[in-house]
Amino acid sequence: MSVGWVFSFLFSMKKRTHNCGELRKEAAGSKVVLTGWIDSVRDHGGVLFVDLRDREGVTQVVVHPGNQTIDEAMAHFKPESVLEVEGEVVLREPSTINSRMQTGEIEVQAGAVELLNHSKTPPFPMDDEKADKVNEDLRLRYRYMDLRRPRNLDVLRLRHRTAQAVRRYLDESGFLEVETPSLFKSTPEGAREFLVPSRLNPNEYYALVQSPQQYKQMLMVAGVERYFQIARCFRDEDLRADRQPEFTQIDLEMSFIDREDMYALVEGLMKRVWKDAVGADIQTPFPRLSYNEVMNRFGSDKPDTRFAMEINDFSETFAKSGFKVFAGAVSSGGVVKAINAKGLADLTQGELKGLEEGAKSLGAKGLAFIKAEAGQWKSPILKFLSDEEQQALKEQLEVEDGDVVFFAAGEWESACTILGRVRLDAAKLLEKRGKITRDPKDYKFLWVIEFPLMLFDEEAGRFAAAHHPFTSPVPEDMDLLDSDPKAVRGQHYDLVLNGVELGGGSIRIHQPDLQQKVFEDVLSLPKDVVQERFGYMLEAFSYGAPPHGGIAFGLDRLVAILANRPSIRDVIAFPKTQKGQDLMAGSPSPAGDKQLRDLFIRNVEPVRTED
RNA sequence: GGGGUAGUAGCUCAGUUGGUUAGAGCGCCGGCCUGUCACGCCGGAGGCCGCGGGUUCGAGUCCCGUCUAUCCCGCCA
Repeated sequence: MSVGWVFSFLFSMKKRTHNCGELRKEAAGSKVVLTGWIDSVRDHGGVLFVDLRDREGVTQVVVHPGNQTIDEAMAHFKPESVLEVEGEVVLREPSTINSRMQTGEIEVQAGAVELLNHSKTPPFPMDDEKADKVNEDLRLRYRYMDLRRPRNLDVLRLRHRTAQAVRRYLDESGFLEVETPSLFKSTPEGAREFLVPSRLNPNEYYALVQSPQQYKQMLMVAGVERYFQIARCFRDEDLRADRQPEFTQIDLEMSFIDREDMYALVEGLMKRVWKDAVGADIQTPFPRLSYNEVMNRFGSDKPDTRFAMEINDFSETFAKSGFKVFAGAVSSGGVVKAINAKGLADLTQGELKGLEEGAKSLGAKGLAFIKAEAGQWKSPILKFLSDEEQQALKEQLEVEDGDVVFFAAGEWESACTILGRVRLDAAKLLEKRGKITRDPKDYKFLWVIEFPLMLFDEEAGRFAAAHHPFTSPVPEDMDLLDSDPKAVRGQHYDLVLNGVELGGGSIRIHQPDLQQKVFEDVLSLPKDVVQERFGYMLEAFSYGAPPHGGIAFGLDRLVAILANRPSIRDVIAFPKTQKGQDLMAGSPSPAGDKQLRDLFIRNVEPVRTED
């Protein structure tokens, strides 16, 4: 490719007059210049059609025979090459109108064409139906090609609209957008971090922020009053469909507010986002359910409430049962719970096994069930159940022919969680049979509130913060901090949508003595560790910290739901694989000796030792 | 770290109980075609069956290991 060629190309490029999605019959007769990618070529030997595609749409370009230069040039044009077309908009013959195309009433008769750049044959088909099935690793390696498909460009557009809606709404609500550092201090509590060596400070390290939590609280102390940020966060944990090593949060914090203010603000934010991004009207206010209630009814702290199938409690019923497994669970302080999968009695052996596996993965020893079929109950445990017990089940769970009842017995949280899993797995099976539906556009928001402030960490043998150590206890429970920490509820709230945790936050502790007490007395962190890690916060709080609270949302999850995509990889421009690699750019990759020397780092044999 | 699924042509897949020369559709290359829009028709090229071992007279097929992707558990707000 000579320099001369490049220059002639630069000088010959014309200004585009329209995009490929906007021409309508009213434009007939006008001269236009279109630029874009060749979507397809249909060569009839004489007349030749090119579908030209850009960000906004597709327009058919027609080349009639006789124009020798164009004829010869076009013969070598391939899909995905970049083309400039100068021509006249003409109405199509009525019989050739394509009603599936927005621009289908017209076409552009080419007067001159210019190949702006040639494309190799794409590594996979660009047609949506086929491309969606192509191995994801190949599509990630050629991410720029995959994104070029209108279906994927639309997701980027949706994400943009979402971010803009957030910015507009929060701006109107008096928030300041403030950027905070990505290079932060290592805080080994919580998620594993990415460490960044400091060249200027040998053998010292930054950590990439897991979230701007501490910075945003400092902004409150600084008097910003209302802060938000669309912030990149980093966590070096194992990946999932809804987890990437770097992800984006809509992060916000407010001073002089209580929980009610937060609920109202966030409900308004969601209303605006849904309206602006997908044109949907959602109902507010959102229902509020306590942690205890969602666990009891749905067996999850992020319940999908688009379908009922609720869990019932039968601890009373089975307290003195002849079935020792159930009676024993109750007598040792646990519970017996059951759920009716309506209409699932026709489940196969394999499906039953699958449900049991799911239950076992959460610690169940097995999965007791009763099938109601042809007026009869069938179950391996039926012989242990008295008539009264069976009657109680039948009435409370409204058991009819064709239903299956599943049981879990044991410690409260564990029994709930197990049936929560069974509930979701059974829902999948029922949905396959068309007996229930989970419409992705049926947006069931809810708040989960009154979480326990602490959970006992069996491994560490001490209490750990359920959310994070900055969450303020609810005022009524303040006295319990010393006597019964487990019973203390936090001023924490999670926003849940269709079984997905969209975000969570809390009213924070702003009193230095209370914060210190939580660190040292409740969470049992050594004094020197508290000082080293959080000393600056305690000090900051002692200079007049305002009461404050905040929340953060996973933007990736939010957009994935709006776009109805199964993985957040689909809504991130350049996502990483499950091993955290960028297959397009090829990161991570080894560093050179000089780089390592500058950073005071030495490579070691990659042998993992168990700790 | 553990469990599941997948890996055969550029792409998506088929490939029988282990048995001739591993197939199809799309794409690609060449030719024909003046109204297509998934254009059509004719012809052609294209294979380390993920990789490494093993069993066998013989392996795409069976066994072991390994790599990659993905889903889940652990982990993670």
